Amino acid sequence: MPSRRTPPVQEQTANRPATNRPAARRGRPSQADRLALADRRDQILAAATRRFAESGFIGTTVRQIADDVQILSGSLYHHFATKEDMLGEAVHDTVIRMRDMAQGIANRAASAQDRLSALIRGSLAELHSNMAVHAILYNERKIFRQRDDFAYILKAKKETFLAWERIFADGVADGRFRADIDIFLTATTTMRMLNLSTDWFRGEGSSAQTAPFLYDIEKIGDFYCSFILRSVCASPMAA
Amino acid sequence: MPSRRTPPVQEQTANRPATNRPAARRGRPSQADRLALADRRDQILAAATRRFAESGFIGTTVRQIADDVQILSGSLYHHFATKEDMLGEAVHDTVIRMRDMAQGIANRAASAQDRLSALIRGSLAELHSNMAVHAILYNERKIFRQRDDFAYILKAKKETFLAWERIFADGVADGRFRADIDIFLTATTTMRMLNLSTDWFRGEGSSAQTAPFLYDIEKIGDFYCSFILRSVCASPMAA
DNA sequence: GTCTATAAACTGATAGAC
DNA sequence: GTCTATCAGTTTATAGAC
Repeated sequence: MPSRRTPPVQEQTANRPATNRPAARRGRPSQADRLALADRRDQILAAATRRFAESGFIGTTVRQIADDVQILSGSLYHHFATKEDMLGEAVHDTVIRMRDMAQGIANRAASAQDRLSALIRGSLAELHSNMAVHAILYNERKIFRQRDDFAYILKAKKETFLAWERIFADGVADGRFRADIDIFLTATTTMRMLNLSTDWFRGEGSSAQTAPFLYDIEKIGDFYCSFILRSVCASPMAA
Repeated sequence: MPSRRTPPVQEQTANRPATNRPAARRGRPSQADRLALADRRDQILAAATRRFAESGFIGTTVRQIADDVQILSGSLYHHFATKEDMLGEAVHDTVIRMRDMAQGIANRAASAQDRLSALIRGSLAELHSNMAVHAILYNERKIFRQRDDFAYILKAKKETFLAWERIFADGVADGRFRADIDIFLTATTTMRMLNLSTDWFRGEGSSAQTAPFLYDIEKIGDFYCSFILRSVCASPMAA
């Protein structure tokens, strides 16, 4: 529950889809809600997300966000109680969705190898379809660690990590993965590696590197699956 | 040359040792200089580095830096022209040293495999003995990309990258590394991976992760050499 | 080299008219 | 729901006394 001013009557279900609430924020479902796919509040949130990802939370001023949606800065406070509330709402759904995906794949009745590949590709798809939010989640990790309102983020991140760790542990247990890998180091390294892939995927992000050409998610997925599986698998076969 | 107010008479040699200039900043070498290993200017720089790494460049105020060295904020401007100058001087030596090391190892007359291992371990040693500066170099990359004074940083970083790439290319050319690896992706991924290792090395850094126990550089080096070489080598043998 | 004092601009946020 | 107007606090940086 990221927002302080969320009306008490409404309880957010943790796993709603990426495209935010389709209608009925309060009890009253207005007919204009459906047509205006992104209402004012969502526009503000989208602008804030873009700015936070680009310039950081403290590097972004409420005036910049307001300018982006052609409003005056004071008017923002009709929609959000504080700047930090915008930050919280901007990332909420994404952390939860990421965790649910990781746990879902880890729970499958498949080999560790197949689950690992699936989680790599699934994570990449999520990361790249939602780059701004994931950049925020990493860059502002210090803020999320400090404020109590954001404790659920750390919790979800930890649960995501545990799902990764479980897959590696399963692979070691049934002998498909090398017995001597350090599960903690392997899991963190893998996750962080994928996180960074957004940096040189597209030029439009904040930190475009000079890649020789642009990669698509398919090719990036192939690369990472090969890179990681070769390191981890006991028998020298993967791709 | 990071500082605007550096006296014109003095030209910084690019590769001086980590512990900053021992004496004679201006023409006059005072005898007090040698005893006070860290003079005022160095104390300020050390405090700034700590703060920038911990809270980011915009997240740090000149007042905080001044407090750390028990001085008033206005007095800082006797030593540095601007806050950005402190940033520039804080990272200068380290980028240059990092590049020199990478190029030095890449130029060795040794196998790609040996050079890769050496560069991995060398980079880790440098990263971990100088965590704060490397954190700054990554986190404030946007600032370094924007201001012209910092162009040399991008240049040095690029040269460092090219040294890595060259080792991978050499390995592919002589058949020791797999022919189908993507050299760009492999090089960036490797470098970034090592960069992140500082996050969970020691608890005292800004972004301490809950590692099961603390790793030392030796063990981390083993892990990375194994991880990367297994992915990259053609014949399945490494360690 | 440090302090006093302060400028000038910008920050997040509020109160109340419309 | 937005605007006008503005508060109170903070920011980097400067000028000149000591």
